[in-house]
Amino acid sequence: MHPRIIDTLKRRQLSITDSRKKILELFLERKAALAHADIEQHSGDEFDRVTIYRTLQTFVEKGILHTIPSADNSVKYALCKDACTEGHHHDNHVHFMCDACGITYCLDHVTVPAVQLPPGYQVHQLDLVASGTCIKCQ
Amino acid sequence: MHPRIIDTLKRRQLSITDSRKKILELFLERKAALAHADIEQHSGDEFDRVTIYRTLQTFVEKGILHTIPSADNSVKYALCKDACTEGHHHDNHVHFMCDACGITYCLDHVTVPAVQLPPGYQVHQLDLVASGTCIKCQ
DNA sequence: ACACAAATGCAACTTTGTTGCAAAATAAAT
DNA sequence: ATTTATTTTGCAACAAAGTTGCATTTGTGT
Ligand SMILES: [Mn+2]
Ligand SMILES: [Mn+2]
Ligand SMILES: [Zn+2]
Ligand SMILES: [Zn+2]
Repeated sequence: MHPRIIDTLKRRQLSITDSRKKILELFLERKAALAHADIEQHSGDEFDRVTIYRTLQTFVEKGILHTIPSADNSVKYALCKDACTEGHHHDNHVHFMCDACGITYCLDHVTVPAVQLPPGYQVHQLDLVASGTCIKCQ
Repeated sequence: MHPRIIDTLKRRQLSITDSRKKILELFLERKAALAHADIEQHSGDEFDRVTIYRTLQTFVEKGILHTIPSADNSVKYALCKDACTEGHHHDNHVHFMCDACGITYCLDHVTVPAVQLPPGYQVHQLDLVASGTCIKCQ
């Protein structure tokens, strides 16, 4: 088991359960974003569908995962950096979705540029999603 | 009926049907983006749910509507500019979702800034979605 | 007015997401 | 280490969202 798992859960005062450990491990070993359906597939019938929904929701609330918007009605989830805490996310990096292999990457080192909006719009969050062909699919 | 409706459909060689006229009119009179559910509500039981799905899909394919990504599993649709044609969208503007009123706006005059991605990533599309408080909800 | 092609409505179905509650697992207290 | 309290899980039942095939209707071109 990945050494960060217990620590990550404890720091958020979450009980250490099998499903949480396993789902967190999935995210730690794959580097890419995962959708609910991906997790359901990779965990077989180890947990109930409902447990996966609730675990993802908890992880987002506690700052362990962040969501990635998409135009195809399939929200993906990816690991946050340590800076994120309960209710305070700082995932201001660009995301990349590959049209060929379907993988979604967090480009942690590419920050979202500031944009000048018309006066009167107060921005709380900026999401920039790029799509195209990833480095493996060229 | 809005004067642009017939023209818009004919230019894409689409048959002029009641549902297409009505759905297109909805988008033309409201300036904001609409989700499938919004259209279903505003059209009562005038058309079948399936017809709305198929109409939206056709409109996206033909360059009449574009989709707007979101992090809450609810795809919204908005009118394209005339530049968009079948299979070739040019909707490179910023979108704004208001947390208060829920309205999603196309900021047609705010273009998405270029970003420098790591080498090997070939970008086909860039989507920038801002969220916060809109001008009416301040 | 007619023939052909395209779009619609309906039904049946699949997939996705939600909720309440009893049972099981985890954490805290003794 | 046991017991108690709290939290999480699985199940069932449900609601919402999206898909597909096919007969009927509507629209288009002659
Ligand atoms: Mn990310
Ligand atoms: Mn737009
Ligand atoms: Zn790829
Ligand atoms: Zn608003």
